[in-house]
Amino acid sequence: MTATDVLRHHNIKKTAGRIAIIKALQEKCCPLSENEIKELMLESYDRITFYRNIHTLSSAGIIHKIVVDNTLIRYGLNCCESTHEHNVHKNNHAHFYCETCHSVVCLQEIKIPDFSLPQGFVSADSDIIIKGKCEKCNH
Amino acid sequence: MTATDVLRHHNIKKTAGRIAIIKALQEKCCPLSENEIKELMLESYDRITFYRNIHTLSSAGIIHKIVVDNTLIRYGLNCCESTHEHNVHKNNHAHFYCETCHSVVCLQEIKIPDFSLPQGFVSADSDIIIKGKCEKCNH
DNA sequence: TTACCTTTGCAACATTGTTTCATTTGAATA
DNA sequence: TATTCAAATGAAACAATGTTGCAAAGGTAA
Repeated sequence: MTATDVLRHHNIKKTAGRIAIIKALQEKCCPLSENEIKELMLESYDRITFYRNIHTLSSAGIIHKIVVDNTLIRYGLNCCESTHEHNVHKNNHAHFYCETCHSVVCLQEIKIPDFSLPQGFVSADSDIIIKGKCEKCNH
Repeated sequence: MTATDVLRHHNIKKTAGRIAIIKALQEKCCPLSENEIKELMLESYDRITFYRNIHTLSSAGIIHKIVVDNTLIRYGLNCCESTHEHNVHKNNHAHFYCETCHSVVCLQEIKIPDFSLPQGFVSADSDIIIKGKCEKCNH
């Protein structure tokens, strides 16, 4: 699916900045940081617009934000397990952060379970971050 | 265990700033933000020293940092399941963030499992953040 | 009490994120 | 295709968060 199609399917206006972000994430196939996206966006990068578009794309369910640490954020394309128009992707898998090469990988096969919470608590969303060494760095 | 004892047991110098942080966290019994700790520390608060002491206490295993979101950090006292001198507390439980009252609760009963990672991956540490409504806010 | 190493607090800086507002642009309509 | 209007952009300015270097102060062991 092209970047244009992605936006159209979600009823979001097609603008240069949004196309550039989606293309950047499609080009690499793993979650990227703001700086990594910025470098792929070249001239069309503007910080303020970037943040606003990240919010827009994120709340539309096109991308998801991965907070490894407060100074270490990545954005990942939602891999469209569902290509349905109104099916907002729920971030349902764990993420792996390699402390050596600093890459982030979506672990699609590790689903976020329904935790059994104490009486009275209700869960809306969960995040699992696993940190360690990835296959490439684990010599 | 008094704040002084905690530091002595970990072989960390007893200073006003460190005592104040530990006392603040002991006073309330849930994880607090920098601002919440700051208010309990009163005159002994200094931003730079605070960050340095948070690092020191954190790497000693006296406290743990909970990153709910990149702009939403909490620090929790490690509840000394182990009071052994050199037994560095490993952050082994999930955390709950209430999106209504913004409190964070340690879910001691939800242990972080050993996830079965793809071939070649090795895990060193994991974080689980569950977001939703806590008992008090869930009318 | 001395002595030494650690910690502190200040200044200055770097990064990250938000708000306001005038201008531009996308896309639906005529 | 031209018109129209709400939505998006980009600049300035600000706010919050986090770090580094360095001289002064403080903790602890002898």
